[in-house]
Amino acid sequence: MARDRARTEEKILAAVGAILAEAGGSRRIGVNAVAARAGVDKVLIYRYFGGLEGLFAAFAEKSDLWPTVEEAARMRAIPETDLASALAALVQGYLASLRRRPVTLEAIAWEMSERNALSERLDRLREQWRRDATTRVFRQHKVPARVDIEAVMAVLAAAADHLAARGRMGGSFQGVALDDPVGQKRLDDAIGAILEGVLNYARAGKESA
Amino acid sequence: MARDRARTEEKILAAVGAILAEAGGSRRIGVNAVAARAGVDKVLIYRYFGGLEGLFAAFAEKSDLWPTVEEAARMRAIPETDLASALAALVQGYLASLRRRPVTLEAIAWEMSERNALSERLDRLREQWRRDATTRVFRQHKVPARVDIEAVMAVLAAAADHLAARGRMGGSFQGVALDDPVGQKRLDDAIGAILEGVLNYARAGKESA
DNA sequence: TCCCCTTGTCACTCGATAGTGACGGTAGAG
DNA sequence: CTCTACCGTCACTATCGAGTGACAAGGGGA
Repeated sequence: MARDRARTEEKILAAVGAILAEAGGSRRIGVNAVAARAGVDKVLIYRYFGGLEGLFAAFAEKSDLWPTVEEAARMRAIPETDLASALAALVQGYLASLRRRPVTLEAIAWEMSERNALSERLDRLREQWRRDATTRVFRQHKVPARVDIEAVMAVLAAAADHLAARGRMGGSFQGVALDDPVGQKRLDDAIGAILEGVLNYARAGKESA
Repeated sequence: MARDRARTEEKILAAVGAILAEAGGSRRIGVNAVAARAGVDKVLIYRYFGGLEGLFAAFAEKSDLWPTVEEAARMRAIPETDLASALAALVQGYLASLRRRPVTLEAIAWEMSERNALSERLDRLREQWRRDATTRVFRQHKVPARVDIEAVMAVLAAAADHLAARGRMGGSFQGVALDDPVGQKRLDDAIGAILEGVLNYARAGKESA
C-alpha cells in the first residue's frame, strides 16, 4: 500500500519480535503468523528474505538480542578490587540483562529444541560475550593456576540461561522462586558465594579435586 | 486386530517415547505421529487417554524419566567423608544420569517452551530428587551457617539440566565441548571445585558477599 | 443361543500450514 | 510521455494437523 520496501521489511521484522516476545511464541511462529501480525502479504517474506530461515537470520542480525558486557557492567557496577567480585558482578549483571529481554529468553528456550539461524547467532553472541568479558576482567587480575575458570564460568552461564529462561514462565526451581525478588537475590548471592569460594579457596593453596 | 487394550496402550506409550527420543522430536509430536508410529488408529488415543494431555500424563507417570538419588550414587560413589565431596559426587552423578536419558533431555528442552502434563511431572520429580538428596546427604553433615546451600544446588542443577540438554545436540558452550569426554570432565571438575570452594571457604569464616 | 459391550477400522470435516503463480498499480528512468 | 522494474494483493494448490461419527467384528455374560 505504502509502496515502501524498507518500511515493509521493518514491519515484518518487528512482527517476528512481537510474536517471539509472547511467551511460548516460538512454537507457533511461521510465515502465516508473521505476515498476519505485520499486516503484510506473506509472499513478501519469501521475496525479501527468501523464506523463514532467511527471515530469522535477518532478525537475528538486526535486533538487540544479547547484553553487551558494558550493559552487564551497568546493571551491577563491576568492582576493580578483586577477581571474584568482578566476575560475580558480571554474571549477576548478565542474568539481570537476560531477564529484561523476553525475546532473548524465548530464543534461548527455542535453542534447546531446534537449531536454526537464530540459535547460531546466539552461540556466536555468547562466544563474543565470553571474549569481551575476558579482555575486560582478566587483564587486571591473576587467575589461580589450578582453577579452570572458563569451565566455572560456563557452568554459571548455563545456570543463568536456564534460570532466566525458566523464570519467564514463573514458578520455582528446586525450591527457589524464580519470579520473586527474594529468590532472585538468593541466586545472585549464590553466584557471588560460588565465585568467591572457588577463587579464594583455590588461591589458599588447595587443589581442586 | 489383536483385540488387546493393554497391549495397545503400551504400544502407544512406547511410540511417545520413541518419538521423544529422536532429537528434536518434541516439536513434531502429535496424535497423528504417535498413532502412526504405534501402528494404531489415532481414535484409540482419544478413547484410552482422552487426548494428548492425558497421553502425556500417562507417559510421564509410567516411564523412567528421572534418575533417582540412588542411581546418581551408583554413577559416582558418594563419599561419606565431607559434605563438599558428597554433594559434588551427587551433582556429577545426576549430570551423568541425565546424559543417559535422551527422552528426559528432550522433555527438559520441551519444558522450556511449553507447560504440560510432562513438565509438571518433571518439576515434581526434580523436587522429589531434592528431598531425597537432602535426607541422604545432609543428615550426616553440618552445613556452614552462612551458605544458602539450597540456592547453590539450584544453580548447579540448572546448569546440569541446561548443559545436558544442550549437549545432546553436540556443539560447545562458552568454550567447553559438551559432547566430548574432555569437556565433560572439565565440567565435573568445575562442579567439584565450586562445592569445595563454597563450603570450605565459607567454613573458614568468611561471609558470603 | 443371543445380546451387547469393547476393540479396532474407515471416512470424513475443518482449520492452518507452506509455498507458488498471476495480476494490477505506481513510480522512476529514459 | 512511455516503458519497465518493483511493490503489493489475490487466488490457488497441496499437505498436515486435531478431532468426530459411523460401522464391522469378536468375546463374554445372561
